[in-house]
Amino acid sequence: MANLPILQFEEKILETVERNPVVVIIGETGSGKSTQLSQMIHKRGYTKSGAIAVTQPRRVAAVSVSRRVAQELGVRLGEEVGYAIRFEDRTSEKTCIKYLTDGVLLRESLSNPELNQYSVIILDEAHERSLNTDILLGLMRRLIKKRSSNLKVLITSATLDGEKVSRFFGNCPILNVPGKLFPVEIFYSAERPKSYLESSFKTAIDIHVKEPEGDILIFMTGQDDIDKLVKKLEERVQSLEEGSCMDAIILPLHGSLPPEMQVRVFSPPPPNCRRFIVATNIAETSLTVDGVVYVIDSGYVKQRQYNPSTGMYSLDIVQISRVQADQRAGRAGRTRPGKCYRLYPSTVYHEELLDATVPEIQRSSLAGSVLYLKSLDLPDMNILKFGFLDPPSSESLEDALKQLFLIDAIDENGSITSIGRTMAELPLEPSLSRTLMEANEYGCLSQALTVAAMLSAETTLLAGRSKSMEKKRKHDPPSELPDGSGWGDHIQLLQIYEVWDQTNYDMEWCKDNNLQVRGMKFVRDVRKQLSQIMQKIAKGSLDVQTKERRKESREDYRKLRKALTVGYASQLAERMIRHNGYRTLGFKPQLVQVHPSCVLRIDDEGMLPNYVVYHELISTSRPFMRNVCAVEMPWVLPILKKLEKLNINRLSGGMVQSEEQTEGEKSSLPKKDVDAARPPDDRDSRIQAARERFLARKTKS
DNA sequence: GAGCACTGC
Repeated sequence: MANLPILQFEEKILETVERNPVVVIIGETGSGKSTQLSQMIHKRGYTKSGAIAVTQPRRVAAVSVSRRVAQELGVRLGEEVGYAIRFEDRTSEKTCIKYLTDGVLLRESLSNPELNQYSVIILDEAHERSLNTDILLGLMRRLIKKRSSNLKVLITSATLDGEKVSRFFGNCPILNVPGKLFPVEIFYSAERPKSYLESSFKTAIDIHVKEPEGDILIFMTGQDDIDKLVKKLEERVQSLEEGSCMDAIILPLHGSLPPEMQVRVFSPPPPNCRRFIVATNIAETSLTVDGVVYVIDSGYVKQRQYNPSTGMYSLDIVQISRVQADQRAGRAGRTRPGKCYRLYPSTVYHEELLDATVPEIQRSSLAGSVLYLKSLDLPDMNILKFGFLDPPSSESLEDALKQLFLIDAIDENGSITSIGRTMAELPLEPSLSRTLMEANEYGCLSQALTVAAMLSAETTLLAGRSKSMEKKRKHDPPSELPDGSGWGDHIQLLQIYEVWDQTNYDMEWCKDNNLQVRGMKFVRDVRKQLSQIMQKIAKGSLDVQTKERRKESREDYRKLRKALTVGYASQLAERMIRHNGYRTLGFKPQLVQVHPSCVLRIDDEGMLPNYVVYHELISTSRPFMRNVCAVEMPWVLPILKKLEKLNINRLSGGMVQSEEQTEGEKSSLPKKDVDAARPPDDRDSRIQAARERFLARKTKS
C-alpha cells in the first residue's frame, strides 16, 4: 500500500467528487485505484448515508480486492468490508464498502431500481466494456438525474478513453492518476509474418539465447496454436547445447486447461531457468503472471461475434485493438523494465488497429439485456433510444425484440408481459427461462431445471479435449454416459446429470466420464439457485427435486421437449424434404446442419427429425446448430402463426411512442425499417410455403 | 464428420 500513486491525489479526488455527481478517473495499472478509492471516500464520511459499491468485471477480482481492503482497514472480511458474487454473499448489515461483480449490481437494481442503499457507486475497470458494465453506465446516467443530491458515481478506466465517457456524462471532470509500471521497450517487425506461429517461435528462441533472465509471455489465439508452439519450443530447447544458455520450462496457459495446470504459472521457476508462457488473452487481464520481462504479441485474438441478421455466432480470429496491444505490452513491465516484440509493423499499430476493442454489447445477442431493461419499467423507455455509451445497431435491438415477442416475453406493442417479468428474474437466457415456466405448467419443472443448469455450464462441462484424448476415448470401451434416447442433446444433458445425481455427486465419476468437476459443481449450484428463485416466485409449492431411482418415461421427455419448443420458439428449424440439411424458421431463414457432436437419432430411412430446436447457431467451417432437440410438428404450428403477426414497427414502439431525445441519445444509430427493406409479401409467402409443407407432411404420415 | 477466446447473473 505504501507509495501508491493515487494517494498523492487524495485531496484532489475528494474535492472533485464533492463538487460533481460523476467523476471519471483514469488510473493506469498499479495506481491503486481499485483498493484505495473506496477507502478514501469512506474516510471522508460518505458511508454515513449509505454504502459504497465497487463493481468488478470478474468474481476473483471482487473477492481478492475486498480481502485486501479489509486487511488494510484491519477489519474482518464480511463486516465493514465485504463482497457479493453469484452463489456467495459475504456482506452484513455493517458492510459499508461492498465489492461486487457488475452482474450482481444489475440484479440488485432489479429489486431496488434506485439503489438507495448506496451513497457512492464506483464502476471499476469500465474500459473492459463488458456487456453488464455498458448497461450499468446507461442506468447510472439515468439514476444520477434522479438522485443528484445523494449519489456519487465514479467511473474508473485504465485507458485514455475517458473523454468519451465524460461526454456521455455531460462533460464531467476527468482525473488522471499515473500508474506504477516500469518502462517497456517496444519492437516492431518490419512486415507482417506469413505465419505468426513461426514468427513467435523464432522471436522466443532469439530472446532465450541472447537476452538476460526473465520470463517470456507469448500471446497466441487459441488452444491449437498454443499446443503446436509449446511442442516446437520443447523440441528446440532440448536440442540446444547444454550450458549454452539457461534451462527452460514451457507452459501452456488457456481457459480450458484444468485449474491445477493453470496454477503452475504461479509457482516461481527454479534458479537459472527461464519460463516460456504460451497463452491466450486470458493472460491479458484475467491472470497476472509474475516474472514476465518479455512479451511477444501476435497481434491477434479469437473473438466471438453475433450477427443479428442471421442469428448466427461466429468465432473469428481478428486483429487486436491498440488498447489490447498496450495492455499486452504492459505485462512485461510489472516487476522491472521489460521488452515487447510486436509481430507486426508500427504502421499497423498506428494506422490499422482500432483504438479500442468493439464492446461486447455490439457483439452479442441482446434478448436477455433488452428483457432486463424492459423489466425495470424505466419511464419514457423506448429500447431503441436507450442511452448507451456505444449503441448497438437497431438491427440487433430489433432482433432481440423479435425473439422476446416469439417467446411471449413482450406483447405485439413491445410491452413486457407478466411472463416476461417472471423470466427477467431468472439468471438465464430468455429461451431457457421461458422453457422453465412452460415446463412448470406441464409438470416437468425438475427436468427443465436440470437442462437449463447444464446448458448454463455447457462450455466448462467437457474436459479439455486434446487430440490424443479423443483417440484414446475411441479405443476405450464405450462410455457409460447416456445418449439422450435419440431425442437429442437436451435430453442427454438431463440424463447425464441424473446419473451423476444418483452417484451422490461423485467427483470420481465425473473424471471417469471426462466431465469437468468444476463444471459439474457449477451446474449443481446453478440448479439450486434456479430452484430457489422458482420456489420464491411460486411461493414454495413446486416440485424441484431430481427424480430418484425412477426411470424417466417417454412421456416425461415428451413434456420436456414440448416445453423446449415454447422456450426456443425463435430457435426452430425444419428439415429439408429429401436430405438432412435444415432451414431455420426465424425471420431470415438460414440453411444449417446439425453439428456432428449432436446425439440425434435417425429413422429407418436414415432421416433426422422433421423439426428441431437448437440452442445456438455457430458458423465455423459451415453453419451448424449446436445442442439440438427433436420436437413435434403440432407444437411448432402456433409459433408459425405467431410469426405472421410479427410487426417490428409496433414491437419497437415506433408508432406509439414519441419521446424527446436527451443529450447523447442523439448518437443512437438511425432506425432502419426492416420490413420496408424487403418486399412486403416476402415473409407472408414464406410462412405460407412453410405451412403447406407442414400439411403435406401431415397427410403423408 | 467437427473442433471453443474470455467473462458473468
